[in-house]
Amino acid sequence: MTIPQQRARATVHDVAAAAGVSRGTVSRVLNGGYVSPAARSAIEAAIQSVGYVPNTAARNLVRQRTQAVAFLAHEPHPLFLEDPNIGSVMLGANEALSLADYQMVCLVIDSVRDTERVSRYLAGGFVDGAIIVSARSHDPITRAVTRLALPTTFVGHPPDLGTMPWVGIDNVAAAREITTRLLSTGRQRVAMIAAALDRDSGADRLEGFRQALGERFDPRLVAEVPLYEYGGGLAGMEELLRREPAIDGVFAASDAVAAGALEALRSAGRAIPEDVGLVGFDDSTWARRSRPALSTVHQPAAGLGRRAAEVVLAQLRGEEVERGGILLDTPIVWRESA
Amino acid sequence: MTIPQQRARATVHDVAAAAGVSRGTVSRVLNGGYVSPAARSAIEAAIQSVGYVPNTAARNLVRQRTQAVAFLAHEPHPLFLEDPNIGSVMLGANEALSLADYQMVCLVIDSVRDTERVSRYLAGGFVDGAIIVSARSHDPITRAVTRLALPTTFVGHPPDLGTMPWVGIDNVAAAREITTRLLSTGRQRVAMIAAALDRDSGADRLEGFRQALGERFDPRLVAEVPLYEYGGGLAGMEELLRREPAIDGVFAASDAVAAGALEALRSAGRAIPEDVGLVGFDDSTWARRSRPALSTVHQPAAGLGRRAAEVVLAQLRGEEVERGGILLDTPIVWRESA
DNA sequence: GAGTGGTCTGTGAACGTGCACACACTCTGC
DNA sequence: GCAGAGTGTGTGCACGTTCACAGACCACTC
Repeated sequence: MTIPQQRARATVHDVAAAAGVSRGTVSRVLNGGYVSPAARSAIEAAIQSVGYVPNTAARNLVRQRTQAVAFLAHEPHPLFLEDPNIGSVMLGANEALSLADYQMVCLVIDSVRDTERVSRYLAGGFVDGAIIVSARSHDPITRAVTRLALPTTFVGHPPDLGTMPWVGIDNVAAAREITTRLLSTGRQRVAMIAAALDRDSGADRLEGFRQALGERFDPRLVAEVPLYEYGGGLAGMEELLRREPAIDGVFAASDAVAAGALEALRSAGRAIPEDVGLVGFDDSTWARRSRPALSTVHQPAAGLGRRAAEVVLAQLRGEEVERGGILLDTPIVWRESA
Repeated sequence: MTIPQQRARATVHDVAAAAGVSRGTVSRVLNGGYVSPAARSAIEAAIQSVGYVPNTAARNLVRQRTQAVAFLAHEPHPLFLEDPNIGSVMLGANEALSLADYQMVCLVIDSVRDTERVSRYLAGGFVDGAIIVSARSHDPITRAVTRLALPTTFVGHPPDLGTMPWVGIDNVAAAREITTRLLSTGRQRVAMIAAALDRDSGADRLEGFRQALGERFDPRLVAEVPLYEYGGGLAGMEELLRREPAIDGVFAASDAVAAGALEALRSAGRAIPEDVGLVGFDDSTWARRSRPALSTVHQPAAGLGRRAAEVVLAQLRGEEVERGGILLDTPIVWRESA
């Protein structure tokens, strides 16, 4: 006998038979409606004794909704492993959905095969809505949800989002603000390690830095690295120190980059924050873990997830939602590194 | 008009009408069976033109399976944010499930409310099986899957698992092996920073250390810290140096702990690996990121996920699976820190 | 005592599929 | 010409729910 013994699950019919009532009455106990105390207690006892659990597939079929929302993480390889934010976004979304009694189901897309299967999954009526993080431009999934008219909210905003609602932060303003704060500590030669300039977040942070410096902006004091990475920070800082040894302030495009820069500065014999003030971006574990702890911009990751979930829930309630973006606050967290 | 216009989805009836055939023939095109080339192409054209996507709820109802497997992450707060392994486990599982054309749906449990809802979700027939990571003892979810007879595999093994299949690593052997390797570099006073002794992984790693030292084991050279954390490594190492300044080798219970220890050793003016050899456990990003890079035990996180998925798939195929645990190899990765 | 309104219950019809079965047609070989 | 095999197609039922409807019963009130 190789096939595991799977006893047939109890249905609403079994409960009705055991309680001596009809299906309709059982359904009313489950979903509300007039039902006598006697019948109710008989049915509740019957549910217990036969071990009844409603079959959600059948319920979904007739109700045309599933009480579940997808959380889509694209290309998670670098993200899950390196980006400490995505977990927080996910937990924030889960919290808001949970409160509304929705089940969050997280789907990861890691290959072309996944893209197709996830499209089918979304189209198949498994979920009532979706939250999508880290979508790329011309993402087939974006097309799929558009075609399906599936209530969706994005976290971050790829350029071809159209009128889809999204939640994000104002990278320009946040970068401008922390740079200004760094300047206010009296630094004279302030540099930036810019990263991921091909993404809007990367480009925007550089723009904010430029705005804060105004007239004093010097392109020689900007090092560019491809990714938000420790290694990039290390290399970028070494490059900057070669170009201008008198640097006394650095804005790194992320905390990971800042951690790399810190290592380079330390190797070069610079004291932080005495010789050089250093600030990051994200308020991730990198920032708290560093010695000295990093001054940084708090990225409200959990809030982004929570807010995205709320926008999806609003759509599900049939409410009109603001098309376009919602920007969340990014408070500055001042610690020891500047 | 507040309710978004959701055009009715096309059903198999619409396709049949458009193609001038019956439902049955459409179903055969979708699921295999005899169908003439003429009918087939007419139906395929009709599917395109009406934009038909099968309703999975209805399909699941009649097929009694969903082609989806749950990935359950319990208490993700510390895990998702701190543990770099869980993401890899998840990606490994996704890879194996994807290959078998199963959809992985990840569910996070973050509160009592979540526990109940997830139990309902699992019971509701949304998934055919489950992979559970980081389950605790007396976990209500463990009870739920047992009662449901849902094909399940655990990653790691809480003590009350019963006959449930699980996948894990041999912490005792791995710890013994890396300690032996460390001793073979000629170290005389080898200490351990043990962590999470309330979990079997933590206790097992200490036991492996003890076995490797044999007669030379000295309880004074074991510092105990509560969690696999950077902070714990820092404090534990400081404590050990106070007890025995002549330490020349350290086995830290995880890479994060080792990173903390590294910081403490550096502050105390010890050169790594010249004065003190240091080894960790996990082969996480911590290990590669550290300066010097850590020698450590490779935890086959993706392999654990993959293997767990395979065991679930085997159960789904009705195969008899080995009750009890499957242990994966944990090769030693020798880098610069010892 | 008939009408009225509220409370409670059972029944039938969906929801959109897949599958078993029955049937129709064509071809082969005798 | 006819049985039998092989190929292609349509129909009815089942899956387990929810929901609308109809109806039964029980006070009340006029």
